Amino acid sequence: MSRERKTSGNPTLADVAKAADVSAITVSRALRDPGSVSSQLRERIESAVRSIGYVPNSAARQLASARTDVIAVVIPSLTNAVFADVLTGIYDAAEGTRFQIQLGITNYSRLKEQELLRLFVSQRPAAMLITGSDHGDEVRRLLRGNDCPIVQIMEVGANPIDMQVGFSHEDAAGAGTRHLLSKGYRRIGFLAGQMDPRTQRRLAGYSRVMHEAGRFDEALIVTSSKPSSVVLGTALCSELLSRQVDPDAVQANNDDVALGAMFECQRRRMHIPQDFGIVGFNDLEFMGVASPSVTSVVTHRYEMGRKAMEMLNDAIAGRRPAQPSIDLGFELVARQSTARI
Amino acid sequence: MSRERKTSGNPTLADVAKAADVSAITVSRALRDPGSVSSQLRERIESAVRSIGYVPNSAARQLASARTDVIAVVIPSLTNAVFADVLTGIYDAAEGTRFQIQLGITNYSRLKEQELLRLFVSQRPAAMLITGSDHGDEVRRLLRGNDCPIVQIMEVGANPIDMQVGFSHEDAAGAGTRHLLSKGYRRIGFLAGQMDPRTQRRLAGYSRVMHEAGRFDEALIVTSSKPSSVVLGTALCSELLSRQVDPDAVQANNDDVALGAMFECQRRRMHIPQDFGIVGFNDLEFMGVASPSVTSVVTHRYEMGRKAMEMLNDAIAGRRPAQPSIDLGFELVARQSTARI
DNA sequence: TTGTATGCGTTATCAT
DNA sequence: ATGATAACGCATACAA
Repeated sequence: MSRERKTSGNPTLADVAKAADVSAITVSRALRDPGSVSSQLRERIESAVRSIGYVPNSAARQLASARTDVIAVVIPSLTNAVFADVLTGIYDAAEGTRFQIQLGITNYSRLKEQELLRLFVSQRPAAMLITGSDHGDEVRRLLRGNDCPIVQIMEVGANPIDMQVGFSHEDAAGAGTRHLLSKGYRRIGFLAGQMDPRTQRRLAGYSRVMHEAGRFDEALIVTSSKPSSVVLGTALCSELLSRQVDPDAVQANNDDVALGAMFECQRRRMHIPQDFGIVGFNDLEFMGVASPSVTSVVTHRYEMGRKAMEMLNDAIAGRRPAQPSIDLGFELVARQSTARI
Repeated sequence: MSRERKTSGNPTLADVAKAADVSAITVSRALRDPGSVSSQLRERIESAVRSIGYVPNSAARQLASARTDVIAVVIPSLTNAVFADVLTGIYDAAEGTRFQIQLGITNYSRLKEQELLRLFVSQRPAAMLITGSDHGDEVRRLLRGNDCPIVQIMEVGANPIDMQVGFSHEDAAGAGTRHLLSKGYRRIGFLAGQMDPRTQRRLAGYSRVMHEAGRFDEALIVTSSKPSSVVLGTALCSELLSRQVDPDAVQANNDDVALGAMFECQRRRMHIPQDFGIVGFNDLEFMGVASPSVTSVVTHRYEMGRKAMEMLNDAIAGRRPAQPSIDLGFELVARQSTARI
C-alpha cells in the first residue's frame, strides 16, 4: 500500500518517456542536447512532448544538477531612473543566456538589504550583482562565504568583495562644481535628497572643490531625508534661496533635483544662467532638451549594468576578468544652464 | 559500491540533524514552524543551524512540497516611469509574504512576451501578473492551461483570462481632450510614441471626442515608432507645429511627451496656456511643479500594482475576489498649462 | 512532540 | 546512441 503524495499534477519526463516508448533519461537528453539522440527518437520525443504539453520542472532540474540559473540582483530603488537604466543594461546582457534575474529592492535600507541577501544566498544563485560598496560586516561575511561571482556596481572603492564596476562619485560631483566655478559662479549651493552613500561621496566632492576654492559655506548645503524627486528639487531650491547666503548656482545631487531647482527658479522669474547656474547629475535624457537645457555630469548607467552582467557571465564560465575593478568614468556636458559670460 | 555524485557542498538538513542529534524532519519542522517543536530541541537545533551555517535549499523544498513561492510578473518596460510605480506597488504588496517576484521585460514585443511566458509557466509560479489584455492565441492557451491565479493589469477589458485591475485608457484620454475643448482649444493635436495597445486606446479616446466635437483631423495626429521620452516629445511637437494645421493644443500620450512638448513650445517662445494648451497623461510627480504646471490625467499606478498583488495573494490563499475585474478609474487635474480664459 | 519511510522530477554515473 | 539506477535535499504521510 504505497503512500499517497501530492504531485504537481503536471506531466513529467516519465510521462513523455512512456508516450514515446523510450527511457526518461533519453527524453532528458533529447531536450537538453538534441544532437546526442538519433533523429528518429528525437522526432518521436518531440511530438510526445508537444502532445502531452510537457514543460520541464526547474526545481527538479536544479536539485539534480546542483546548479541554478538565477542571478541575484540587489538595487535600492525602482523609481530612480538611474536604476531603471542600470537594470535595462542588466536585462539586456542577460538576454540570450540561460540566466534569469532575481531582483531585490532595498529601498535604501541596510536592514532590508541584509534580509534580501540572506534570502538570495539561500537560493544559491549562480552569481550576484549588488549595489554600492558599503555593507555591514554581516553582509560581507555572508557574501564572502558564498563562493559565487559577485559584482558590486555604481562605485569603485578600495575594498571590493570580488569584482566591481562603477565610477568615482566624488570626482564626478567635483567636476560639476568646478565647472560652475570656472563659469564665475561663487556662492554655489548643493541640493540633495536622501543621503545614501553615493550622495555622501558626491557631497564630499562638492565640498572638496569648494574648500579648495575658498568658497565653502555650510549654509549652502541643503539636504533632506526624503527621496530625490523633481518636487523635492523645488523645495530644496526654495529653501536655499530663502537662506541668507545669496546663492548664485547649485550643484544638484541628481537630475530630478536639478529640474526641480530649474522650475523653482523659473517660477520666481529668475534668469538662468545669468542670475543662477544649475548643474545636474547623471544626464538623464530630458536634460538636453529642457528649456533652458541643463548642464549635467554624464554617468554610464546602462553600460554599468551591462558590463557588470557580462563580467558575471564570464566569471561563471570560468573566465575571470584580468581587471576585476572597472572605472567607467564620467563626462561633463555643458549646456545653457551654465552658459554665462 | 555507491555512485559518487556532485553535491552542492553546502550543509543540509541532515548535517544539522546530526549535529543537534535529532532527525532531519525535526529540524525541518523547527525551521518552518518553531512552535511545533519543544523549546529544548528548538534551541539545540537553532544553535546547530548557526554554527554549521545552514541555509535551506529552495529547489529541494520546492520539489518536495510541490509548490513554489514565485510570482511571475511580466511588464513591457523598466525605463517607463509608469511601470516603475506599478512595480513598486507590486514589491510593496509582496513584502512580508513568502513570495518572490520573478520579473520579465517584454520591450513591447509580442514574441518576447510569448517566450517569457513560456519560460515562466515552466517554473510553475504560484501566480502570474501580466500587463495588458491583448495576447496572441498561443499565449492565452498557455495561460489558460496553467491553473494558477492570473491578474492582468493596466486595462479593464471585456475578456479577462482570470482577474484584472486597470482602467479605461480610452475614457481617460477622452477626458483630457474634452477638458481642452472645454477650455476653448479647437485644433488639438495628439502626440504619441510607440503604439502599444494602451496608446492605441488613448488615441481612440482622443479621436472619439474630437469626432463628437466635429474637430477631428487626421493631420493633427503625430506618432512615432520610437519609445516615448521627453526628447521624443520635443520632436513630435516640432513636427506638429510644422504641419499646416495651426494647432492650438496637444493631448500627449504620456507625461514625458507632454514635458517635451512644453520644452519645445518654450524654446519657440510660445505662450502656454494662452497660445497653446498641453495635457499629459499619468500625472507623474513633476507635472505639478513644472513651470508652468501641466494638466494631466491621473492614473493610479502604484495602487494598480499593489491591488493586483493583493488579489493574487488572496487567490493563492483560496479567497477568490467577489469582483474579479477592478476599475481603478482616473482623474483629471487641471493646471496652468490649460488655465486659459 | 518526535521519528521512519518514501517520493517529488530530474540529472549524473555507470553500463551496454 | 540508449538505458538502469542512484542520488539531489527536502517535506509528506503515517506511526509511535
